Amino acid sequence: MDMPLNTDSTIRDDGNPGWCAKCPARPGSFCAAVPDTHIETLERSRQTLRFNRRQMIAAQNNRATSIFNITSGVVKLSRATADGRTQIVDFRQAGDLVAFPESKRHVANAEALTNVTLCRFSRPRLARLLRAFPLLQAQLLTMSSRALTAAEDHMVLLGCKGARARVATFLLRRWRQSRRSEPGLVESVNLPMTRAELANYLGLTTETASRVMNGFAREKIVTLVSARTVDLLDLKALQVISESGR
Amino acid sequence: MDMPLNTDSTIRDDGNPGWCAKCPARPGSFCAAVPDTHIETLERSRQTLRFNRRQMIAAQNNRATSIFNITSGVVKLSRATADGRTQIVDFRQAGDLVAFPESKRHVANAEALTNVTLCRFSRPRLARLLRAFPLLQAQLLTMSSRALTAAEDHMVLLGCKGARARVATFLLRRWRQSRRSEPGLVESVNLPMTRAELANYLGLTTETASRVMNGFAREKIVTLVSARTVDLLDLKALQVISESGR
DNA sequence: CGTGATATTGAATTGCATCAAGCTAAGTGG
DNA sequence: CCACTTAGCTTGATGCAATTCAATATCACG
Repeated sequence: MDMPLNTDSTIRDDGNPGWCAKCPARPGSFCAAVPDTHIETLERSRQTLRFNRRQMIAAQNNRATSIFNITSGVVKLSRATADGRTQIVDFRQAGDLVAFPESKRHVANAEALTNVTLCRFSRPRLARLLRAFPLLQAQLLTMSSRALTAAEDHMVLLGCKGARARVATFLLRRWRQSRRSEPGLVESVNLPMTRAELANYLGLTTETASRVMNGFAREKIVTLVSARTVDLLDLKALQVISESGR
Repeated sequence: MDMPLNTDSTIRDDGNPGWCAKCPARPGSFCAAVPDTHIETLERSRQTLRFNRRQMIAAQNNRATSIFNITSGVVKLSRATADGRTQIVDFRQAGDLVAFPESKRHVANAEALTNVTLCRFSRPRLARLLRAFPLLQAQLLTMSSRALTAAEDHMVLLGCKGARARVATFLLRRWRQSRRSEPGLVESVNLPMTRAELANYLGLTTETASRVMNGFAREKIVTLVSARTVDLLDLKALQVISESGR
């Protein structure tokens, strides 16, 4: 019943000890709930997967036989609609889970937007981990709740903001996220997705997204360094625009 | 720091034993994870709250000192935006939680759209329950994941459907839900929210929502029995419309 | 029966989509 | 290394769906 994913990942099951201990994604992620003292148990339950840009990681409706914790890169989650269109529902990155372990099948497609490394936990191993470390259960709930809150934020964006506010909000969100991970390069924002993907995520067309971005550039609110890099010149202005309606 | 809720609920702390055992909302809800054999423990942790139509149940940003499990009625969850607008993010009903126990503060306003009864669990009591019945933890995760999936569904609706598709989708969703709870009255759907609320939830204006509904009525797809009741005459047509784009 | 809240309907406006070219940059293979 | 190709991005012109503004109709409730 499952559609095979023709693009296979490199499975590097490196028994490399000490990997988790120095994993930069661990704090604030799923595995943070496993105490350092039992880190070897965590490592034994885990498998490293690498995907190249544009490889599929999981397909909607396929059996979810494992859960994936992102350790680097950006993953696009999208859903197919009944009439063949597609809606991007989230971009996930280091520390995020690709899917939550509750549904037997994937509810979305997951695609690598950059080169991506993940930790894979098979269901049986995950179950054993959850039994061994009950805090993990709570951690999963926390992450799920956070994702729900983020989804609601996005519903607000889609439900009551205009094109300029949507793009401004998006740029600011990305900026805040990148600040956390790389505190240098203050005003520079990286966009691993195409304009079409950005637009789709924001409920706009490519053309509108492009026009808004270039509009911001003309107004000296941002500089379009390249298609994938934007410098934010006027955060205050972006903030104001992001809070406006349609 | 918290805004006081001027509209207080009737707290009927009925020690009424056997309440949970015959609670119609229990199957499929939060408390389903407590085994029947320990139902008295569940009852002792619980408090019944009643709210009248239009009473506030919880306010955004206020401390979330407890969690609420809806046992009857419909609750509207909405968020205030920075510029004073509002976006309704969900309508919840019997068996749903009003908020998940992970955040210290409410991320949305909760308002009763009908008379509502809830079970309140204070944080300490909830914590004790979770310790006593680890399955509850898993149940919470399941419910949170389901809510996330529903939120993503709604993002699809907001991101890539036109007004007619949005309304059709909404009517069908409500119909399916009501079928579950009251399997008589096949084609009748109850809308406890105003047109303005319905429209807001769907990312439309009152006028557009009204026009679409009356359009459906003119096309003999539905009958507007009253402002709060709609008969679905042509489910097939609604299905087709709900799957169309803009 | 009146009064305010909620719904409907109509006309005018507009923000975004759509359609249609060009343009740019990243590959690809000779 | 350079021509060729193609995917991705930008820009312009036009159309339309949904909003906005405005007025009336209907409902719910004291």
